[in-house]
Amino acid sequence: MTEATLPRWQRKKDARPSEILDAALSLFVEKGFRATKMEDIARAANVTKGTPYLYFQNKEEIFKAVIQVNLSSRFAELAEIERQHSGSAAELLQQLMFKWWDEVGCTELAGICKLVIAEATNFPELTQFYAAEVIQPSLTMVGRILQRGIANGEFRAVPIESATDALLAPLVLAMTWAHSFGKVVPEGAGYSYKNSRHHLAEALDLVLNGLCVPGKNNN
Amino acid sequence: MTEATLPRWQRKKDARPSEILDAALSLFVEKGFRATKMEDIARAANVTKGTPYLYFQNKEEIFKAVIQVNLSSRFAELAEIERQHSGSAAELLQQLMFKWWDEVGCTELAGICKLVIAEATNFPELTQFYAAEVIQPSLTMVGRILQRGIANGEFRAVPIESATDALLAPLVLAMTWAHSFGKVVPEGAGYSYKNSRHHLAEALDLVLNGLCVPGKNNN
Amino acid sequence: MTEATLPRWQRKKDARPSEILDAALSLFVEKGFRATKMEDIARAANVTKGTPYLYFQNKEEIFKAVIQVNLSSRFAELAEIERQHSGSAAELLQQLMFKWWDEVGCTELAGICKLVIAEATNFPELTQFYAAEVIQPSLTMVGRILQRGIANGEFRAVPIESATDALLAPLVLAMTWAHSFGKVVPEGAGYSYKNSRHHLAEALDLVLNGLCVPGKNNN
Amino acid sequence: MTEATLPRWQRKKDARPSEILDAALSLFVEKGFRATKMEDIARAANVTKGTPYLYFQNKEEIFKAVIQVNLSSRFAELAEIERQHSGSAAELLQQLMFKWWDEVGCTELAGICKLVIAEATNFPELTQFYAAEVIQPSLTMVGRILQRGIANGEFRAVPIESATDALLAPLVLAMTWAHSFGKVVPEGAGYSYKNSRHHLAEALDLVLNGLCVPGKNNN
DNA sequence: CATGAATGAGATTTCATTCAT
DNA sequence: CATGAATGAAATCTCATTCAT
Repeated sequence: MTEATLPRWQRKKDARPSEILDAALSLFVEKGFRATKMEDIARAANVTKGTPYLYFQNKEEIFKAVIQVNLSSRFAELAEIERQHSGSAAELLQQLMFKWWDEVGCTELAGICKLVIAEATNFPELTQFYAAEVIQPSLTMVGRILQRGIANGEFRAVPIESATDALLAPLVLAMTWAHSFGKVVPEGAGYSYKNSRHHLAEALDLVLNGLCVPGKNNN
Repeated sequence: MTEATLPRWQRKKDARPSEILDAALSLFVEKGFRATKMEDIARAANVTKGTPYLYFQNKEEIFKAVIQVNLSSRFAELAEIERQHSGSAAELLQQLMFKWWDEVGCTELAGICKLVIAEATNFPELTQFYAAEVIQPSLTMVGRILQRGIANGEFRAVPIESATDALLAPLVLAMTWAHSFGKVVPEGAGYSYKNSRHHLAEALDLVLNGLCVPGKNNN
Repeated sequence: MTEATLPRWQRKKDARPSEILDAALSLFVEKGFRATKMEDIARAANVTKGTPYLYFQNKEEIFKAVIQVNLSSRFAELAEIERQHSGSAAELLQQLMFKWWDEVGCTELAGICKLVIAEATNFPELTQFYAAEVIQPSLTMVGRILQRGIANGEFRAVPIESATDALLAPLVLAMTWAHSFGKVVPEGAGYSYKNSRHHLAEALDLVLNGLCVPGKNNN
Repeated sequence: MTEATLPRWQRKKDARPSEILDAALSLFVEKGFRATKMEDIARAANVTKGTPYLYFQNKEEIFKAVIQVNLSSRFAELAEIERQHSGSAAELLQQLMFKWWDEVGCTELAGICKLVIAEATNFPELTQFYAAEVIQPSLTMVGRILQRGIANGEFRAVPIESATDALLAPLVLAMTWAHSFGKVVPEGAGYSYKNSRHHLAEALDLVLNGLCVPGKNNN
């Protein structure tokens, strides 16, 4: 894949645009799309009010660019890990899940997930983009791994889609809630996200346990 | 009475509040809180701009009322079912989950969940209200049932919080996404919510399977 | 003067209208014309929102009626006192001034003065009425008394208008400020209206002293 | 540059605030605070609706600024005149009074006085500000001069507060009424403010005459 | 006569966007 | 390229007034 074929939003080499997008990301995640003022974005990027308009047509375009820049790139790497993996499917699922958690889930980037959910119906085009670039690859990859696990006798012959859902739901929820309830109800009404990584590991274990062929515990 | 003599307005003091809340629910779910204009709510409720203010102090109060009326009330009933149940814990979990799905999850009401997630940081007071009225009771109830299942030897001694999370996450996610991605990407990028109830049942089975003591299938 | 020739606003014998006007007076004096809501007037008069409109065309008409009812009547009585007075001009001025102070100046009615000043340019018609019914008679009467005092050697031959002004200004100011600054800065920035009556007496003495023929102190 | 190419707006950062305050002053004096619309102020200042908000937080702040800019500043100068004065107290009082009249009393600025009286109870904070910045200094200064006049045998030993009141009341009243009745009843019901300066001089003379020690005419 | 639910014009304020400098 | 003053559409909320009951 050459430089020339990289998508438009990755080609900007100037620092300005990405400073603006970084500022926008933080503010969008913190306040939501509507409540974030262009002037705040500009100020957070150390430029003045008019400058963002030199790089982006309007606030919507910034929103799109923020999501495009921050998420699309990560799937090639995950796919590479999947290709090179030689151990059990369960191990691979755990490895990928934790990698995603550490690089996205427990960072500001997780807020994008909340953002997209919140604004999905206001930005259909973007939502489709996100579905194609993030959701689709995730589901496909996990489905593929499950299939392999079933094929090699590691997992029971469960319905792929439902199992994928059961596996990913805790992760997605943890990411989403950390940026909604987590900000407001820190001790989460009896449900703590303080130790989310550990917590997530346990939920994953549980589901993997349900997946595994009885008597053949791969965990 | 001809069209020309139709009264400019009709007095319906008792009906108004719920008409307004119904209108608000649909619009909030569709567009989000900020993007929903008071005048739209009014028009959707067949009244004029000022009328909602006769019944609610402002838009936020309408938001709160929407949640109170539609969700808070349901938990007493769920608790009653729990109290009267005499079968297995797994059965109870399934029964409650499907009841919730049928009455909330697969209806417009599920959109409230998305709404709260989306607006959480903008309305901390409301988020706390939702956490106390909806999330807390759910988590407590599921936790209690799990505990009982472990106590009577039906389930393995898993960590309660993580298991609760694993059980509820698919439900919450299904509700949330139906009102974000579901509206925009109907065929869900390879992940269909078309048959959500069936789908949910399978995910639940899977997790319950992971919970159960090997050799003792209670489903 | 027969009943039939009484001005329109005094002919209403029902209690309702005057209850409404009393309520309106208090509220207008307290909050000003614009800030007083029709509903507040209604509530203060123990009727409902629509009732004032059965008696008055709109808020402006209530404002007019409030002023007409409360002030016009008092001048006949003052004129009668003037006619029957046989002592010195200075004594008469003092007597009238205190009578006005005790019946109007130190009561809620004084607030009308502030009201008219505040709304004068918004209600020219009313202002003209007030000028004709209240200001004009006052000035004429005081001028007449001064003239008499000069004629009988009690006062120096001062310009009538300026002397009238000097005599009445402290009274008017006391009335006005009691309903503006007096409400907000009770201790009046070094200038106390607590003992306004005493205070007023002294200011009047001072001006009368300036009026009197030297060597002939009538006070 | 033809009419057609006139810029939609002009940048005048430094000039704007005072243009806005000037426009606001005229409108406030003419219509009162509540009745003056922000859009009117903007239009009178040749800007659009939003521009005043670039310089002032809201209408109240404009009100405050109008008073600060136009009145607060003048007292230092008056105090300086007082300090440098070496003649009689009566002369000083006349000089100050006429200076104030010429610079404030007979100009649009006098309308501020009416304004504050009218809106006092609606803006307690502002009223306190005005009391501290305008009323208090005036009263103190006049009181000080009276005291000096009494000390050096020029005036009789009258009560300071009442004498201050008698001296200032005609001035304040002239300022106030010029912007209420004066606008509506130009010939003032037999009481003309046409020659206010002359008129005021006479009233002042009268009061000073009442103040002076008999046989010792300092005027 | 009286009520009070409903109307709808109107006012304040916000903020994405423009464009002269 | 960058600035930031200015624009003006839009949104919330108020309240005088109306009129079916």
